Amino acid sequence: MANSASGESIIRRFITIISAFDDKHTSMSVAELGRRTGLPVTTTYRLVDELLLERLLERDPKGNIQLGTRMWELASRGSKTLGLREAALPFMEDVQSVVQHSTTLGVLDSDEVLYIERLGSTSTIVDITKIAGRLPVHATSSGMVLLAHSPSAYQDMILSRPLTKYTETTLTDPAALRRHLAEIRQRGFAAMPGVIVPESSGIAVPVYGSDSTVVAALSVVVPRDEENTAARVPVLMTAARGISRALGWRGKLKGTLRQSH
Amino acid sequence: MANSASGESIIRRFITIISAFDDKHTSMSVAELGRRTGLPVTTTYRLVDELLLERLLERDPKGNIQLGTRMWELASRGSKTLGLREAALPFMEDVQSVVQHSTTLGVLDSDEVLYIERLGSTSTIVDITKIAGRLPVHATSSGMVLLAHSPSAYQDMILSRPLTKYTETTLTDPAALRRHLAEIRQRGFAAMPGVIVPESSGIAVPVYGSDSTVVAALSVVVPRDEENTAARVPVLMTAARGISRALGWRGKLKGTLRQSH
DNA sequence: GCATGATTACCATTGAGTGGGAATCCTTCA
DNA sequence: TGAAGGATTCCCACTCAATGGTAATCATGC
Repeated sequence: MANSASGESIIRRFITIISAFDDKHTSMSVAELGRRTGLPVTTTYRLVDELLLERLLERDPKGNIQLGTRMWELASRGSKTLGLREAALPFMEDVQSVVQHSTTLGVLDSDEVLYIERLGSTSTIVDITKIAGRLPVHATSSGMVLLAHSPSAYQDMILSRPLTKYTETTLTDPAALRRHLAEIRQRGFAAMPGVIVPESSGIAVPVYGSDSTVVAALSVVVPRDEENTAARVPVLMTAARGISRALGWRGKLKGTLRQSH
Repeated sequence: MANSASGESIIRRFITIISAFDDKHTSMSVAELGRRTGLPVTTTYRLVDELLLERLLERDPKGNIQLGTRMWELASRGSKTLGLREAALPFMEDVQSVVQHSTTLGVLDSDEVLYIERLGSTSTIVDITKIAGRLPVHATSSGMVLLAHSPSAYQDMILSRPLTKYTETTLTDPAALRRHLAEIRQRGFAAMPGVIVPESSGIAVPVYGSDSTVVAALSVVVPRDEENTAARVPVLMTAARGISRALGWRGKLKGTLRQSH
């Protein structure tokens, strides 16, 4: 699949190119793109030209290139992420109006949590989640909820690799993490104080899809010193049930009722 | 740029493939994808294989393929759409809480309006806008607001092509549309009753970017028989100013004050 | 068991893709 | 004004990735 000296296919290089753009680098010159991607200059120009033609890339007023609106459109239009987000948003607004700090919706992708929606200003609280941003599974409440409801093979995969200790309270010992996962399954939520930044606590609950598997985690981030974090749980639970139902989930009543207090 | 008999490049075919997915077709078999795209069978399988490998496509539990979460992530992460959406969402919620029907944010892309955000349930009102969906410029309030603030070359391009008459009230005469555009510029908003579906009215106002150009249109769709649609305008204006300011716009006060009633 | 359709395997053919090098075109700064 | 540094475009000979037909194999349902 590669005509190139480096052995990369066009698709591979296409991904390299769009990966060079993120929230801190939304536009750049072609030459800079070439440097960032490590692609040969000529090749970069040729590829960018074609992508501009197809409108997957665009030029901004200054002549720099950026991701095209068409790219966003095509990727969003048919994606299940959009459906999930749309189902969740109204309920997330409810949560946000009560909790006031920051509300996020995350899914598992590859070996990390990918946040697909986030409400709440960045200023009110220390919360490093971003839409379309990633965080490690073991150090986030969302991640742990999702992991708790994943196949054991996946759990093994995550827990067997070296885990970063972000703060004093980050658990990195596989055995301790497994105990925590069991606890999360039993209680129906994850509460993790200061595991990624010391100032904040995350609380997360699972969201179910129509096939009754866990498809996402709904979470809030609150200041760590807040008195009664557990008081947030019912709010989250209620919202998560609403989202699940909107996704076509037809509740397993007992389990959920047991969990709700 | 093409090795193929049809003269299409890989990038072109890649676009053909992801374009085959939309909100009504989120997953399908490879063979069906081949049929939908018109690509040779073998080629479809080969291409899909590579895209699965790169995780731009994914298999669902049934073995069908769908757009990968990675695709959404890469396209969202670096896109200006995300920034616009994030700036707008809080203000859109305000509008939605007052107007109660449906609130949308649209941009001009190619020769249509592309909606990048939408609040409000689909059930309360007849409103065919969808997130990542498109509608024609001349038949939407958002489109007309955006067109009113576009370069005249662009206006000419739009107005010189055949325009679909959706309902009795859809304007399709270029001269009449130009008069309407002038009116929109002067008043600062567009109000269009039943131009695309007879039951609904759209009202839209411009959103400014940091360079004081119009970057988006904020709009609400309300039942057409609602008494005083003009009463919605100040709400929209206020929200649009808020969004503009969040985008770094440093108001041209007179213009906007004049427009506000 | 037997269609019908989806998926995988095989393989000869060829032009799209490649990338080094050099020529322009901008900026910027002295 | 002029020179230096960088971005962009032009040129071109080489080659293997991509192609797509045919056929075998693998589901699935009736």
